[in-house]
Amino acid sequence: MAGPIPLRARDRARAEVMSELLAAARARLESEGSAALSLRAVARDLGMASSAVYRYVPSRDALLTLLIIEAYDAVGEVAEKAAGSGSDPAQTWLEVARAVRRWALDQPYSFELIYGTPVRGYRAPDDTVRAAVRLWGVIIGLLMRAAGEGVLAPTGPDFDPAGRMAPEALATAGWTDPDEVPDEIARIAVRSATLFTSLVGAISVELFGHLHHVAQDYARFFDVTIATSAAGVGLRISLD
Amino acid sequence: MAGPIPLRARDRARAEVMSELLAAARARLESEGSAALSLRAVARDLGMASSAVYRYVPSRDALLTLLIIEAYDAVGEVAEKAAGSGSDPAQTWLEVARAVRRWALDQPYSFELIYGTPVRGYRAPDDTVRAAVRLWGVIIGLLMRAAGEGVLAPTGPDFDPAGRMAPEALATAGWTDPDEVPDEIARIAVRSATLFTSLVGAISVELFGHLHHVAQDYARFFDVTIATSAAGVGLRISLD
DNA sequence: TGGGAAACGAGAGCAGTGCTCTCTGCTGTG
DNA sequence: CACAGCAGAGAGCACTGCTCTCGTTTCCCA
Repeated sequence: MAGPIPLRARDRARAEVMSELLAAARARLESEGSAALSLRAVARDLGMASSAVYRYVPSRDALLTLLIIEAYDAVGEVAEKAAGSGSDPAQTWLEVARAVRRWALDQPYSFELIYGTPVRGYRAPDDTVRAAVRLWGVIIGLLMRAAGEGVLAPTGPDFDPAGRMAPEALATAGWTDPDEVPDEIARIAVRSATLFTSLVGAISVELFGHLHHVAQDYARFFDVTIATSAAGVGLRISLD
Repeated sequence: MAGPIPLRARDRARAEVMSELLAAARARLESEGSAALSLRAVARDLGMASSAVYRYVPSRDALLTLLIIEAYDAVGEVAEKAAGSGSDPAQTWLEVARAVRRWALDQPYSFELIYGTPVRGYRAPDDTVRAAVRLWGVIIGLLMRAAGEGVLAPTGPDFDPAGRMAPEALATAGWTDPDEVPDEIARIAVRSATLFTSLVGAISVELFGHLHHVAQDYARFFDVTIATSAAGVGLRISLD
């Protein structure tokens, strides 16, 4: 295993151009959305020929993929930070949800990029999975902590968890044999998706305009949606 | 008020071309998605010059808008049909959700068109609102019936409904003065959004690939998500 | 029964896109 | 110091949405 190869001048130049490229692309994404993100425009912003960009990025979709990973990481970090401070799992979940919503409102096009319609011809490469998983980690962590503290009281229906979770997901959590996972744990894992869904759903619905003429105070409306779903999962959030 | 003007030959021809145009556009939408829907391609399918299409549709976005209305109406009809047959409101909601999911899986691009990332530069014209409201109508109807039958027992948190709903929405339901709406009704209206969100969210999350490597049996996973959220709203769905 | 206006369709053209290919310099290394 | 490899530029292809112009057809009304 050789140590890190010293960066020669050319490599440093390359890394620098690459980061300028990403910065320019991110700027255009935030201001105009992914559909309007054109490789040629980014090249113009950098003062280089469009063909030169292809030395750094194999295609427009690949550039978008890099931005997708950045966005997953950003939202994951926001969630982790919001989860770190709280004590009561239920109220902490509300804080996490609020933080993610705020992030989404601040950079709507980044949210769209990852949770909206997938980019045509795009197939999530493994790089994105690692980043995408961070938000799930926060949710599962909260639920496990709540279960450990004995404050998890789901009001949703009971169900047989067998065959609902993908084995890979359970393997990630440490259970190699899906049959060995206690039903209680498996049920929590399945229910965690309800939190994830309500979060992504509530933000999408608001951001994509489906609450237009329906809700008035969007922030408080959001809180109700999150808290109502969370009750089914077992987290009792109190509002107001 | 003059009666319907008799359709002259030219009008009939125009209507026919228009419907062929829509059919061709729908076909391309279903097979390749909205991003790849090109007006020129549709024109080629019809054997006409691309410029001629502009006699019928002012722009590509306007053509998409027509397809959006169609999609809203289709999903609304699916929901209404599914709601019509059931008796128990809770189980009926599960059936409605399942029916909408099935519709979305059958025509994913239509679902994306209305509930995914909005088309750039698109601002919902009033025509779409009427169609978009149909699904909301089904949800509110179910909740009102449940409340009337006394089987609505929300486990989600209590909250002050004031200022959360948009006055327009309450006006549509018959209350001209927002202050006159009973709190109980207003709370139901706010909570109805949780059902809407869980439905749209659960389908989006599945369709857009966020359950890849997470869920195994997607249909049963979906049921849990819907039922768990519904418990918070007050509909007790039993699974299995 | 004409004549004129409106509608229709075709074609060329503009500005933009993603992407490829070729050509020219510059860089780093044996 | 020479040579391989790399960065960048530019032209070009096929495609897009959209506009403008030009004949042709259709309809309505005098």
